Amino acid sequence: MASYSIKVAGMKKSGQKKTAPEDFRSFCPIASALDIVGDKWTLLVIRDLFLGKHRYGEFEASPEAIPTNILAERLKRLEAGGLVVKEYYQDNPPRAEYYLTRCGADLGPVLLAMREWGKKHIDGTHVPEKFKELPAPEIRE
Amino acid sequence: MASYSIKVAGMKKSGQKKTAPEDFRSFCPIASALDIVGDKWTLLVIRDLFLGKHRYGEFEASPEAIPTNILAERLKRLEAGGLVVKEYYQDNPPRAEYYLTRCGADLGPVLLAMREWGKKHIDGTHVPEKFKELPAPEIRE
DNA sequence: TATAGTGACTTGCAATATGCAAGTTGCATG
DNA sequence: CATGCAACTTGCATATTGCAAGTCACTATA
Repeated sequence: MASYSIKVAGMKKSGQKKTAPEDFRSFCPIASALDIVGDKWTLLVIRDLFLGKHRYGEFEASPEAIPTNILAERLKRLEAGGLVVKEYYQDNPPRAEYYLTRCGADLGPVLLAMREWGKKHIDGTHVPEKFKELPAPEIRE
Repeated sequence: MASYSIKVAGMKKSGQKKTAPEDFRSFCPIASALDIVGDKWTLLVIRDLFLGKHRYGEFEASPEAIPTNILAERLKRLEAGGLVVKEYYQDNPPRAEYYLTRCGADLGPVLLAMREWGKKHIDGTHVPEKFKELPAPEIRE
């Protein structure tokens, strides 16, 4: 307890990288990772990016039916956290595609481990033939 | 969409195993896994069990300071889901220890993958020397 | 005997997050 | 001119999280 640094008032300079344990719950890399991807939806968006989806509408169309306001918020957070980049392919009306960065793509092993666990321990789950091998995602930035 | 089974009124017989996609969001094993461990705290409790913690007070004492009502609720859910078993070592007052089942212990690769990701991408995180190798947990039931 | 402490919770309530539905904007298409 | 569409935003209801305090059955100390 005593060893934890004290939180100072005022905002981080924008673009400054977040650091444990000021911005996260502890020094533990697992706890800190969960502060970023520890919710019901974030890793599903990452999954979709691995599956080659890049547009808002494609994420919305996934069978889990993510609420649209949550999708918008998650995409912003992922971009702010540097796991994803947004690329405009058209200005008016603005249309963008989202791509994994190296940082986001490095979550691949987490997804694979979860997939194995789910397949083994939850009846009724399965992965489509074409995704038996997680495709290597297209990485940007 | 049409292929999803219809939800029938009435409860599952108690003890009946949950099955995708009736009890989960989709057939996807990742999505279903996230329905169980997709939150800020559940995997931290599992982590503590891997680190050899077994009692309520030990989980509470972790640096992330889990709120006590959430800890109680998570332990119940993990037990109900068969990831953890509760063993009483004393009747009055009731005192118990929690242990991973094979099912819970199979989340080891998920924790390891998250740990690697956190170490690589979040500044300031580190794992204590003694936990460089995740200890094989004691498994019950 | 009285007082305090401990472990493992439960309860009440405020703050935050999630989820649903509907609305918005700037085109493209019929 | 009327729809439709993609990519969001907004409003509001419900659910989850988080803090603090309380409970209960002992055990230890004075």
